[in-house]
Amino acid sequence: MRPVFYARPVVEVARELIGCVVSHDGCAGVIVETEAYHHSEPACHGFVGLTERTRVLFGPPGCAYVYRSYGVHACLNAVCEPPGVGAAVLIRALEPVEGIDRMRRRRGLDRLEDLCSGPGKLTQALGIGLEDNGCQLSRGPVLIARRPRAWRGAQIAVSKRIGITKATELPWRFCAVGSRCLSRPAFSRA
DNA sequence: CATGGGATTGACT
DNA sequence: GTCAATCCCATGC
Repeated sequence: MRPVFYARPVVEVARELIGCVVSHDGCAGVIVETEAYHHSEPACHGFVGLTERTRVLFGPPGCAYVYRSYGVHACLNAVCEPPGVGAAVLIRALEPVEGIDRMRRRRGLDRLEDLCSGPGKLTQALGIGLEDNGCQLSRGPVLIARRPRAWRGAQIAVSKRIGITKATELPWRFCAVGSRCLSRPAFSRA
């Protein structure tokens, strides 16, 4: 989608990204799990303000913010809100739709539900790395495209975010209800 | 310049 | 359920 799609409140974008399609290097998957992060709350990297690490996070909406997690994994985010606001949507899980054999090779696993059911898993499956940090999601190499019609009516669950120690009370996680490719099951709904 | 911690995963008990 | 791997960077001395 164009940058204007992302230039809105990050929680709104996080919800609307469910059902959209991420693609990179011949592989693609439908987004089934997201989380919103905003510099006003301490779980966000941007909470400490603008630094070299968070430069992309505070930059123009519609760019990819890719960071290393636990020194091991890469995580993919879509930068949101106007420039100067540190906000992004963490892409937490996909349902594979294209390039599945390539994903299997990259992951060293067979089962469809194991390929992209976590933020570190999906970047590995799609071959997304730190070198993609800052790229425009409307131009690539990492792309996010509009929701296919079949996903327009998907029911969405809302819950607290996962794997963080601060601001854990915010209901900023969104999941496609019934998907078998979530990083963890969805509970509440809305 | 040294240190500590993290938006995770996979292997093992 | 527990735990190591592994590295970037913010922080503090």
